[in-house]
Amino acid sequence: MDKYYVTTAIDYVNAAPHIGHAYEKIAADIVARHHRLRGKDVFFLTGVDEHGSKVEKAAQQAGLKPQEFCDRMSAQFRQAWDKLGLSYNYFIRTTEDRHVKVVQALFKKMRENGDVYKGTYSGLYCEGCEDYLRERDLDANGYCPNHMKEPKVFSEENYFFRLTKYKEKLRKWLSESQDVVGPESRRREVINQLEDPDLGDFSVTRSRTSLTWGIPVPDEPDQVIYVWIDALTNYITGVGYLTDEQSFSRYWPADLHLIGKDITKFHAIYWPAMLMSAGIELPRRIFGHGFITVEGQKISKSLGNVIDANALAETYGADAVRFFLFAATPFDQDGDFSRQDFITRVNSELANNLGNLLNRTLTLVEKNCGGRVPDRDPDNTLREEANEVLVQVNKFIDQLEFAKAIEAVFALIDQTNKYLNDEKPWALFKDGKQADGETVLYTAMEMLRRVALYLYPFTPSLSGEIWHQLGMDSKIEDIGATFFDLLPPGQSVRNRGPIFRRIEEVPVP
RNA sequence: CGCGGGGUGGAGCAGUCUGGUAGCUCGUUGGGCUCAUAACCCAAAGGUCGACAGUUCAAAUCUGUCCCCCGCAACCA
Repeated sequence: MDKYYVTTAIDYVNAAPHIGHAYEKIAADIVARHHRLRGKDVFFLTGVDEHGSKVEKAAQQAGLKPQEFCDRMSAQFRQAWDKLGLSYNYFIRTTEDRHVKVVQALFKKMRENGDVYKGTYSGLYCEGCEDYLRERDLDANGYCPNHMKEPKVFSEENYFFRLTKYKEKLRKWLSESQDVVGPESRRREVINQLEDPDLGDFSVTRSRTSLTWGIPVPDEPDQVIYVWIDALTNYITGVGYLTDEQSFSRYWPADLHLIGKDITKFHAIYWPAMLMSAGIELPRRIFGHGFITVEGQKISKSLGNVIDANALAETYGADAVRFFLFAATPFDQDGDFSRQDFITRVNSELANNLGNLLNRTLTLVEKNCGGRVPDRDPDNTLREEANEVLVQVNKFIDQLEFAKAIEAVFALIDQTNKYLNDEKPWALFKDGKQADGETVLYTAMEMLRRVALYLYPFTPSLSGEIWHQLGMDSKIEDIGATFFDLLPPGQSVRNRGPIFRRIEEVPVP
């Protein structure tokens, strides 16, 4: 069985999960479910990044110890992901024991290979922030804008990673295949960044005085490993590097690192360089997706438009959110979540086009076929159309063009609605043309079976409900080899009313 | 000359790489159907594809110039 390993970025736990975090996790879930349905052995990893001074500060403000704070925040992320129906195989936390050990081991390995060396890091240190500031962080007077104090030039001894040694290899890797970094515009951007002579060796540790909440450098307790090194390593910890070699060799390399466009550089330059140094195979694909704006504006606390992920799932339901987010906008660009558009779209497509199609079909079956799936052959034109749509859907999901995949499925739904209008099975039955009427209904139901399958990665519960109402006893996700079998005749349908209720009035979460 | 994204009928978006009837969802108007969730189907109106110039038999699509909008400091994917 083919394997497929997909990861998400791990979220920083200094604030609660919001719609933007959810966007990426859902995308990964769509990919994971899609490949599982196609019979692959999928490993879907997500989780949280818990180290770093910001978490430490947030914990302090909350009056908690860092670990307690992390426990609390991590639970919130997990809860939200569960509510959104994410089928992750493992939820990694960077404070877990085995991860700490892997990070230290990896660090050691890179150091033994001569790629980590001691140097002096100097920068502008603000005592108020207890952190280094970049020049562009300062105000016009050269002061820290938060503390109105002049930062001190401060230097400390720490470790550097010999990125320069790998630049040429990286350039080659990035240039040889278009698949390694997507979308294409990002790949070119990264190749450009690599050309920049300012991109040199980078610091991979901090002194304990400036960062305490982190993983200590092996044999050197006054040095702490920089959070990015710590965070990136999660991708190999998650599938058992050094702890479960069988699992690791099965799933690594990752088939897809799904990340936000802002952290492409870390994933397409630093991470592969680290892996090269450690002698570990490189990931097959990295994809930097666009961001979600809310009502046309950037998500920001100061604007007060942050939509909490838990509230989102509770208010609107997982299927509607999952559907809208990926139907509305192309994945490689920024997309917008507007409440009005959301409501209009899910009502129109999920409730009207799809939900009503199922409902009208099943009602006709109940009235005219004794509530059982008739034993007829489906209309060939639609059947072939459905096969063609499947080819499209598979292709589009593989290319991470989710909106196009959804569009293709809804074209099939529209055709089926039209088919019913044209064939008028209700009239056929009235005229005593029982067999013809049954053929039409059987065809419609087979189309619905297909639609449920095609939409399953996007709307798993909804698809499951359609599956159930069509009279299937199996679980939709267990479809396996019977994917292309037709809907079994003779089974009783279960018309339980609307599968998707129109959203009328909803409070803003 | 900092970097990137974008400007397509009333709204939100595809299409631009690989030039050749401008497509989707919603909205509007008229009609149909009556199995269905005030749903479904059909038809129509509505766009000089940001501006100008160029290449071409042909440009939303390629080239150049210009204008406008949004990210790139913080919270933050």
